[in-house]
Amino acid sequence: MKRIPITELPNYIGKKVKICGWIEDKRIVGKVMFLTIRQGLETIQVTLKKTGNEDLWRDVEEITRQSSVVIVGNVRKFGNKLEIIPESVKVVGLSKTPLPLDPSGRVPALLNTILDSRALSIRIPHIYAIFSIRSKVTNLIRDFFANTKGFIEIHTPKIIASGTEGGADLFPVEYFNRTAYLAQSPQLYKEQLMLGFDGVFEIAPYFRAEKSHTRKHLNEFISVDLEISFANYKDAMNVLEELVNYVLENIIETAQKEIQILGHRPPSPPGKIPILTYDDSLEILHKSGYEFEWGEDLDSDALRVISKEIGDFFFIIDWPWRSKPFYIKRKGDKLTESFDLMYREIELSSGGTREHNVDQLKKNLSDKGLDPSIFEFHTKFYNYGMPPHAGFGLGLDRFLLVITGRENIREVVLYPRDPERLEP
RNA sequence: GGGUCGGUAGUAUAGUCAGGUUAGUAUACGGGCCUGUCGAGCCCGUGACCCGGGUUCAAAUCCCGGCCGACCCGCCA
Repeated sequence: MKRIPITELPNYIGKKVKICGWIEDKRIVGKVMFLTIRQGLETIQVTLKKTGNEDLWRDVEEITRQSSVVIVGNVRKFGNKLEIIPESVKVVGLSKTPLPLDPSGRVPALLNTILDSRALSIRIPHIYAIFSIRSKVTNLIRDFFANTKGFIEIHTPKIIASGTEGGADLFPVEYFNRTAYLAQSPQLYKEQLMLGFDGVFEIAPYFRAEKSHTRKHLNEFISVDLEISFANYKDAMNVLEELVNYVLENIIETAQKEIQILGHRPPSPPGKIPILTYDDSLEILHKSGYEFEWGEDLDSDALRVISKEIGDFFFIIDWPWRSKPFYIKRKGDKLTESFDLMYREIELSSGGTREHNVDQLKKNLSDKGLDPSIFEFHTKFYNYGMPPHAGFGLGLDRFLLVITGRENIREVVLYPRDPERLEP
């Protein structure tokens, strides 16, 4: 007999069906027993009367909550709701008690408790909803890049010989008789590929060995990377702006149920995202009574002040050269063709025009105190007709933090890695 | 890396400042009543002070150390 999803039961009224799920609740009212069977975000009530079903009653009475069951029975309407009158209830996985958290979500669990029992936590509806939204957002991003834009999806190595910007912040790994590192970004690879691909994107994990203790940093995170050729940072910003709008416009439609269960509406599509320069932001800070030395990075407080003035989403462009990596194209002496996409004080993305002139690129390396000869493996490809190019990296987990309105980035990551947590 | 606050039944919490009777509540779990519940209801029951040391007649409560957690700053995605 074919298994019927709960969502399709309205098509089976008066018919016999097989359904699968977990017993969320069991209520006995005199000689009638009600089971709530959950499948993801869907539930259906199973109603069993004792009279005439004594054997089945006795069996079902012994099944613990949260056990997985396969039920065969007839679908009928009771009032304006559907229910199933069971013929058989088969336990396929009995649940022990007590559980390490309450899967019905009535008694809240602390984040740490949730993470310790992550696999069980996905039965909590709002947590299920978060990861369903995450899946849908990932699909929208891929759909936008691949189908709307025609970019090439790439996969670059996560085990690499050396760092993007020197050797700091990397996790070393044993690689046969050598030391290799976990990739902190696909930066150099995606740029090299501008030698032939018009536009590339990658959605992949990266690793940074920084002992950050915040609610927006992880040691393993998913980055959405883009690189486009014959382009500058304004082109990359346009793609990013389109992407953000595309995802936010569509997720409201495709994840209605999840959003309702979460009880948080994602931010409205921002349309045209305001752009201010680094200098503009210092001006805003100055007017608000914050003094910032030119060249300093903007801290969280400063970004909150700017966001209050400008709005939730905003770009800050033309950052000082001293705060950006060697591969960024310089703009005059002190500035760069760079941008950050902010949502309030959270940095969602950063990107810019890349330096494609090989001589200037080597100068940049020296400027940053790096040895150009060590980067020969990379710069040599810039000798074969490297076009101007630009791109960005977007933090998928941070984007989801914003979309779902959760407080801690660990809530939107199934198995987060931070300096303390390596398990599960 | 630096800082602040915290750790009480399976889970989530009250009590800690001002040490003192049986450590309270919700939920879960076990038992009982109930033939349409739907966060079912009512009654009964089981179940906890992170670890080690100290102060004291007396420590969940005060002090020290350890372990663990949440948050803030820095770093960035």
